[in-house]
Amino acid sequence: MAHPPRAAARVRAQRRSDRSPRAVTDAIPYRLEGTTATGDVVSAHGGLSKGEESGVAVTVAGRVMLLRVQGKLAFAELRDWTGQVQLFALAALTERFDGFCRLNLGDWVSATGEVVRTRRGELSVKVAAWSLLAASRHGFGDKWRGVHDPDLRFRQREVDLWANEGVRDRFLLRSKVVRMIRDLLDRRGYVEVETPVLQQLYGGGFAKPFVTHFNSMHSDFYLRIALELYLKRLVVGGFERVFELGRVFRNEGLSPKNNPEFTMLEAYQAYADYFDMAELIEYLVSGAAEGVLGSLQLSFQKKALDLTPPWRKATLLELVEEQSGLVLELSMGVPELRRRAESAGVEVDDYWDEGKIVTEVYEKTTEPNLWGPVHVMDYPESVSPLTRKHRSKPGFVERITPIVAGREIAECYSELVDPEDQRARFAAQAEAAAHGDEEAMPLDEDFVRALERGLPPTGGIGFGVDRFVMLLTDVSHIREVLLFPALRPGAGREPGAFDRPGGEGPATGGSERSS
RNA sequence: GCGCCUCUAGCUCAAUUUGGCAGAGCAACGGACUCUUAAUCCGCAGGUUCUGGGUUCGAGUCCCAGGGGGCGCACCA
Repeated sequence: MAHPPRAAARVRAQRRSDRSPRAVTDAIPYRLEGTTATGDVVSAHGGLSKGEESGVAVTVAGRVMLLRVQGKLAFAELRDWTGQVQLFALAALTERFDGFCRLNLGDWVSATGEVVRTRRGELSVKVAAWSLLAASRHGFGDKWRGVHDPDLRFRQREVDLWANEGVRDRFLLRSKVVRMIRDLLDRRGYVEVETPVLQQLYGGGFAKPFVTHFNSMHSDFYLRIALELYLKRLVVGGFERVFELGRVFRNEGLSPKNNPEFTMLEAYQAYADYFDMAELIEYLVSGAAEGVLGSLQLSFQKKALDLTPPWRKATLLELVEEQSGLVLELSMGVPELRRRAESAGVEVDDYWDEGKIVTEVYEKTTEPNLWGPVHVMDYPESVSPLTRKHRSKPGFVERITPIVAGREIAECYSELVDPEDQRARFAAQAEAAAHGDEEAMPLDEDFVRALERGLPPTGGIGFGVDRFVMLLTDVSHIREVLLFPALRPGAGREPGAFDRPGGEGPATGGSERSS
């Protein structure tokens, strides 16, 4: 045997066999009814004074996170997803009292009894009857410090959710945010749809795709990198307000802000332009923040943030000048723009055009200094192949990037509706690809044909849900808002700390913050 | 992909600047205890110091290679 069982594990396994695992399993109920959430127990009986008995019996269920046995009394902390309440067991009252005292930390139990407040003031369920619902054979980390090993926290998130305070609440909040976004869009008459994840051609954004193989078609397929093209085809099909909230996949590295699969919201509205869509972002961001946090005044990473609409609007070139002092105009031409860019320390590749240079200067010198909220307006055409030309500024397109807390949390567009123009943009992308741009967008003939049938004036948004949740929960790493973030392969397949044959751990609940 | 850091008991961490018997708290296990709150007290156990080589009388510690993890850069929402 590669890993001899630890003595503690042996002892524990022996103890379990003494309890006759089969008998225990047979005794576990198939369902519970009439349980009361611990949070409801607290809110209904929080007014009891020390030593007072409510006269009300409840059944609660959850995981035993702490156990304090004191002779003929025992106290356990029972946690469920609404909170926790103390179980108060007495040898004189509680059935199978010895068994109760031998519960392992981490075991699931249900307990029935009167709600009381103990003499020392702890709201408790005075246990008359109880059942084991599930035995925990592995631990939940140090009861005070929880679990800090990142490998354990993210690969075995079920441990993290119990062991580290705040983790579960963050994901409950994420769920509320997503529900709130759907609700806000519904109130404005948007219809939710689902479009293909597996695609023969990818498009709608700049990114390297994941490739997979469709066996019966003898053909490689791509995982979508954006939702855009299908949604716009639906506008052509008469869906005047449409959105999709779904996962997209980009073949990029991991970082505190990037996960290769992430949740994106895209919404398209007929007869709207990019100003309307910027307002939609303000509506969603402020509405969701108000809805889940109850306030528009946030603090993110110790810096204040006021989400109250309307937000400041400024053009990209105005912001570049404001932040770097560089005055740039597309009409200056490549040589002059290159000279000015390099004077600011921005390296310029040979094949870049005016738009790419200006955008690069913005990203290097200006964007890192923006905090926001601010709508960055009017990007050069060459970097936005699906966006409609600016109504009055040659060389620009109608695109707004809202920056909130220094992050791009969305994109807003007046969508390109002209099929001829769209073909020309795709041609330019093909040229970029020929120059080695791995993220250039391939021509999508189906999409262009749809435009030829007529796309009305349309506004669109793309919105990064994960980054928005990071903002609302004040975390700096995207892993903290993804239940199962992408990790390097390998270790998860090996026996982990809690997975060794016969491996054993304590069961407990820590309370130290994890982030 | 490149650079830097890191890996010790189930968990969280120690282990004399400069190599000398691998430790603590919690958990676990046995016991005491009728109002505990990270309960307390007594006792007992628990180790392939990530792996493989090397230097040395002697390596958790130094060197080499590999593996896991973290951070930074690059790429991006």
